[in-house]
Amino acid sequence: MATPQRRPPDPVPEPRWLTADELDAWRAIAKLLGRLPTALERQLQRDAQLSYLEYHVLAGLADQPNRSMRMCQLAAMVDAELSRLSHLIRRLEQRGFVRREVDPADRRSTQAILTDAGHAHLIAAAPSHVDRVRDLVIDALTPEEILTLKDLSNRVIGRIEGAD
Amino acid sequence: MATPQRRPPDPVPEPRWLTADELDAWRAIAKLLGRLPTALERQLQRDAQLSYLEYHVLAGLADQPNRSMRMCQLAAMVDAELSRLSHLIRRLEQRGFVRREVDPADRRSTQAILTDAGHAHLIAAAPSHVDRVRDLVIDALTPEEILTLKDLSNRVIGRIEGAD
DNA sequence: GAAGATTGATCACTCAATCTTA
DNA sequence: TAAGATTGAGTGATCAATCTTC
Repeated sequence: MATPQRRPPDPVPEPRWLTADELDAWRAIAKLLGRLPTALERQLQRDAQLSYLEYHVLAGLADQPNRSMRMCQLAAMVDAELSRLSHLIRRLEQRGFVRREVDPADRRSTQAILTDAGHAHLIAAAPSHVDRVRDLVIDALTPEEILTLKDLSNRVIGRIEGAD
Repeated sequence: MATPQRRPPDPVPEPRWLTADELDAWRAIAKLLGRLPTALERQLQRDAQLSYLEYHVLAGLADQPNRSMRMCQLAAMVDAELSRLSHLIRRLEQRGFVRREVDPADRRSTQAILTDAGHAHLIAAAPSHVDRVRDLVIDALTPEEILTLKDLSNRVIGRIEGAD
């Protein structure tokens, strides 16, 4: 319990609340963070029965020379935890889009390999997804603004990565 | 079935793929969309056992003169589907942060009401959350850049809303 | 012991169906 | 019939073990 005596000022400072302008801006940014992923998810789900993450897993594999990648590489590329990726790959495997093989070079590792069916599915899904990204983002802004948005995004990402 | 005759060129055009610069920018933006919400979720979960959405539900109620709102208003404010909100409010009610009452003016409606315990919990959670938003976003950019980011966000949001 | 990967339990979200009141 | 809200079923994500190989 605290003593009844007076004590020096509490070391916990008043938090630096957002100003009205800052709050205004943050609301817009937060709204974007909520809506843009949702809009892309819905498009992919409707047109290709794929989640956003599933699409990028298939796309990441398709970009590799042998259409395969280690699970942990793939997890880093799509920015997902290994556990989540493992569940996801299992479901893609059940649909015939991916298969798994033990990496002979390091038998702890698993290689995820894009099948022909998975590649065909990706090829079919890509145009409408790219169109949507264009519609919602790329064509909504000028090329200079796109560059600016990229720059600002990278600055914030740098903060997030520095805040571990 | 298609006839064996020759036909005019297929009306489906080649999709407008992203240029290298556009792809580069989109990757940075997509990374931000993935990481920033996650970073904020983790902070709130760790420090206040609240999801991002739960926090904003409590905050939205706290801003009302009577600390209450109709479910459908609240859903619109936090940009969530009514079904999701209903499940979420049930959980907050079980924790004692919110209670529900039928709206006497329109007995189809439910009013979600912030309890004293919910208010206290929000007040305790707010400083560290605001600090994190500051650290990651507001203080990472200049005031002009914040304005720019708000503007660009609103332009993309406009596209999303126009694309129904 | 650490790295790579998987598994199972739990919890939240989505979607469709349902119910009540306007 | 439509608006407001809730519910239950199914699916996906998270977190803490666990297992194997280095």
